[in-house]
Amino acid sequence: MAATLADVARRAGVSAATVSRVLNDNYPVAPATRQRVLRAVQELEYVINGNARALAASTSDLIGVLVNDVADPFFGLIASGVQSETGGDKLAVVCNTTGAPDRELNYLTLLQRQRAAGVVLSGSAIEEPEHIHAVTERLRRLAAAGTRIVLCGRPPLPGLAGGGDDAKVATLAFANRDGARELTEHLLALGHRRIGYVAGPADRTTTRHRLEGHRAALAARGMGAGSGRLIAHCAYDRASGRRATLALLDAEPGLTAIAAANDTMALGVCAALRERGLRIPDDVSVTGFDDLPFSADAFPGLTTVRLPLYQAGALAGRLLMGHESPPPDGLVTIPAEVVRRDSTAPPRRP
Amino acid sequence: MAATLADVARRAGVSAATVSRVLNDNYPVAPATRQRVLRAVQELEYVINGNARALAASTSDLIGVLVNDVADPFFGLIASGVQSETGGDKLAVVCNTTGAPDRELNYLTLLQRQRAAGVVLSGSAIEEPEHIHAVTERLRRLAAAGTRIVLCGRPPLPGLAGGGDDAKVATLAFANRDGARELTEHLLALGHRRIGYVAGPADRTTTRHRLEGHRAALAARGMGAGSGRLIAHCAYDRASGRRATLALLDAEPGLTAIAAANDTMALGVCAALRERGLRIPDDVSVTGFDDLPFSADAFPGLTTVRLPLYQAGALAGRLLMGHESPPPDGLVTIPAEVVRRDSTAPPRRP
DNA sequence: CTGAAAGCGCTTACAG
DNA sequence: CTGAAAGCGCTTACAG
Repeated sequence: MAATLADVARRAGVSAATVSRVLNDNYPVAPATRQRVLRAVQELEYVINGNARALAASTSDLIGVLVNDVADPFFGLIASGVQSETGGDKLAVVCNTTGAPDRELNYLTLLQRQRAAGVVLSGSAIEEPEHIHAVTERLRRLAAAGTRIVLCGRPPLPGLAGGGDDAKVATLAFANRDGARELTEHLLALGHRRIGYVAGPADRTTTRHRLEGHRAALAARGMGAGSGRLIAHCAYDRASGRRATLALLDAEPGLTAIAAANDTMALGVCAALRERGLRIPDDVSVTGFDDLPFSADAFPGLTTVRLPLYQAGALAGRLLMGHESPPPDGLVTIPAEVVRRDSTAPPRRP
Repeated sequence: MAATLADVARRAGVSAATVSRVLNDNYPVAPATRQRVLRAVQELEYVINGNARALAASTSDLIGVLVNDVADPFFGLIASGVQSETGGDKLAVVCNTTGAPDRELNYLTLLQRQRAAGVVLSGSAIEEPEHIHAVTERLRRLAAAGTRIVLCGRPPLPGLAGGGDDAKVATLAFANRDGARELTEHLLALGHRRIGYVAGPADRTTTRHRLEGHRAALAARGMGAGSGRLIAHCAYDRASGRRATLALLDAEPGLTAIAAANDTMALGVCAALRERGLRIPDDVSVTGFDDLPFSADAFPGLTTVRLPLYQAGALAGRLLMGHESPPPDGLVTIPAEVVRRDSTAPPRRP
């Protein structure tokens, strides 16, 4: 079996306490003694037992990162950012919830079991009162147990303390509403008046905020949000975006632009348009959201809204590690910026 | 502070042993007693301390997944597959090594500290004798401590036991060589004779195997691997693929096809060709490798080699959980399949 | 600068 | 079916 600290102590001819002090380097130890301990550690190939340490010291080396989909670069970038700031001595646990409420709760419980040092919940939150309540409760308990919490890309949870010197909860809210508004303003400025919108699932915060931004831009021009026929809700993936677009085109053949709620869906939008023999942007302009790496390589290059996902993740990491303090109210807004590429152009003359 | 098992026992009027038995459901307990315990757990919002449990039972809830880049869908798909099979009660720790040898070793140590139940090392391995030795040593120790190990997408490590009934190490090798050979055969069958190759970093197993496959196809036609000028080594990312292509075009203006060692680089190849005013596939054919989701949406759709990454990850997960046994020799080959899309066509007549 | 000892919160033979 | 007690492998006051 693996060597224990007691084995090391015996071999080095010192007490367990001394070995512990050398290992943690948190107390003066005579240089010669230290050398002997270090040699014994080498010889025995000793690796400290993290569980025993965590139990005795009531600390933890774990950081949890909840994501809706690890295979989606949106979350990969956030997770990568978190890990860039926590990598050295903490283990970042990336938990794949697939967006399912019960898996989200289950992971929070597992993380609480491990007494995680920190947890970041990333991406869209589910707007279902019962679930919000359950999540808030879990997070309250985690925070009470000393776990730092960062909400990254979702709105603050009312009822959870945020900010303050001993704040356990911080929120990094993405400027989804502003980004979406500016993007639709861009389409309007180009001259588009009949704009279809492929929205995400109706019960997610991100879906709602982006849609609100879109509507705000229309309203500012005195345009109604359009009849319901101009808006299609569906899952945040390519296949759904494609299907939604086909339906939209059937309902409203006169569309000159389609805005998708994220880049992945936008690829599906483009695919559907090509199937119908429509050229982008000559016949129909298309926009996405997020500016994921592949968007610059899509054809034509996708006009979208850039969100600094990696940087947001890194900030979340620093907050968790206590390397940076959240503002007094615990709320940071991550800015969004329109990126114009070749998928948008003025509509053709009728 | 959080309630402990002793608190629950006191409240339920039973011993700690009984509470433990109810919680783990591994021993008969009278129904009435069980109910009282469960109620006490509810009332105290008790969550078991995973560290204490792991220490006492010498078990672990952690599974480590080492990846070169979480934000790359190649690894995201593998990680996602692993989690699909381990999600319920195990926590999958996705560790981002950025391909750096020291980070790889550091994470292995952290996982050993936590006495991880299993570890999967995914993607390309570094072919540097000293590093291979160090990794083999770490894995040997992990295996000796009871940790199951799966190498996913890299070749077996000589010196590490694989297979057998109590096997701790299994290898899922990707058919990189065969896939690359078939892909180049496809280009040759189309009539291409001057084919550029954008390879990955020279010191990785995946790079070498794919390049060997490419060369084997050429050799079978009696063609030399071409002068060194037809091959460019660079990092596995888009920007590098673009730069390498520009260099290749300068050195060999007569190229009619360029094969990239992965899809991400292939996007860079396409970008470079467009910059030079060359059409795909009319002027130059392009191929990738991996068939990541975006490849079907690239323009033109990318001819590539499909690797069932998610399924490979899922298999790795089942192996780790002991839900499936590896073959006697511990080695599974994951097949690769050429996917023809629109980025390849016969070369134009000169 | 170092050690003996208690304690972290569980599990698990052992005994009944 | 249930409990008392030892033990898992560390850390940390406390004493010297």
